[in-house]
Amino acid sequence: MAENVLYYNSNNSRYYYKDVKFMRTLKYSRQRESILEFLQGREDHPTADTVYINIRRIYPNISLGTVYRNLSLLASLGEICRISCEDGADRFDAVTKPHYHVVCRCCGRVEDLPMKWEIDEDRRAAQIYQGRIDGHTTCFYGICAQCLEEEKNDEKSAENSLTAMA
Amino acid sequence: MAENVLYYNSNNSRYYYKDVKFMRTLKYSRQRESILEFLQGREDHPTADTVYINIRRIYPNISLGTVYRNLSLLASLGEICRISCEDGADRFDAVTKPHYHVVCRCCGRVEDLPMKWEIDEDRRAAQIYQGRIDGHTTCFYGICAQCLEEEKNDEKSAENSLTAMA
DNA sequence: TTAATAATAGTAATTGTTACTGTTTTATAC
DNA sequence: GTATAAAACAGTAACAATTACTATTATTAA
Repeated sequence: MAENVLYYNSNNSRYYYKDVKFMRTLKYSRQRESILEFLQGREDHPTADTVYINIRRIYPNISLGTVYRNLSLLASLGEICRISCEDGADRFDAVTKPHYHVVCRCCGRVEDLPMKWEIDEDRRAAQIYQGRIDGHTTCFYGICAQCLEEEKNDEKSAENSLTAMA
Repeated sequence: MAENVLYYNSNNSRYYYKDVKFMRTLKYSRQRESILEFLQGREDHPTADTVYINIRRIYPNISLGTVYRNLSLLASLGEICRISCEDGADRFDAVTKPHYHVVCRCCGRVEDLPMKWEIDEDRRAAQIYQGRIDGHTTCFYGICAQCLEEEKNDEKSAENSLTAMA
């Protein structure tokens, strides 16, 4: 399963030789580079739209299609990974080493959870699954610290207005 | 967090009293009942569209909106659960007790994995997370037995045609 | 039976994403 | 450098999954 081989050309701008499946040589693109760099500089996990809005500051007429195409390409190359949670849009993460995520049920924010990755799970699953297992994702759900805080404030102000009415 | 209280009325058709958040009493609906029953009789994890197509055999002019609305409602009541994986549509599962899923990267099928559920994960996560953790989902990815089989057959027939050409 | 309202069917609108088309960039061969 | 081939682009249209809207029907409690 040798998939995507990475080369550097003479200008040290990187390009890729894509796998047998599509039989094509990728060419460098400033937009793609910029998208990758943007993601690498982010701690959160932006959606395609957020990427779009931000890259437009550098390439004002980049199109949303280009953002989507490159995010998908980078993900299929393994340079970034795609996170699909239960809310709308997919999110993207430049940290490709497997790790845990926490999704806030309230605001939708996706945070990293710096917990030791349970490496054994795939092997455990493979033992009882007929097909082939090649990875897994684990997504925790809950309420983030900030939303908990706001919830508490809301309750307080509700109490206060009741008191005022009495 | 007492959320959704379940009652039975005099006709023994069930209805729900929904939580404080929306302040409304749910009424019985044959369509909703039927959707729930359909899901309970399925081993796989149908999409909204599959549910729609099947329920139409009982209620020929049920609308797709009704299916979506009730799937979301049932999920928020905890009667069913929603599975969002990296491919298109959400899937629904009447088995609400947490368990593992395997998604085939090839055909998109979602299977249950009868592996012992790691109950400790939430507690482990809660210890290092600032906010509140109330559950997690783990989704394995791979190639299902059937797709592996087809892949093998394809390779064989490719070899044969090469031999024939020589 | 009536009144109140939840739920419905049917349809339109929205959202996230992909596909298409003519033009521009990039890499390579001369 | 110039020419050629093909990848990538911008802009736009199409698509699929889902949600919102509206007038009508079904369900419940009084």
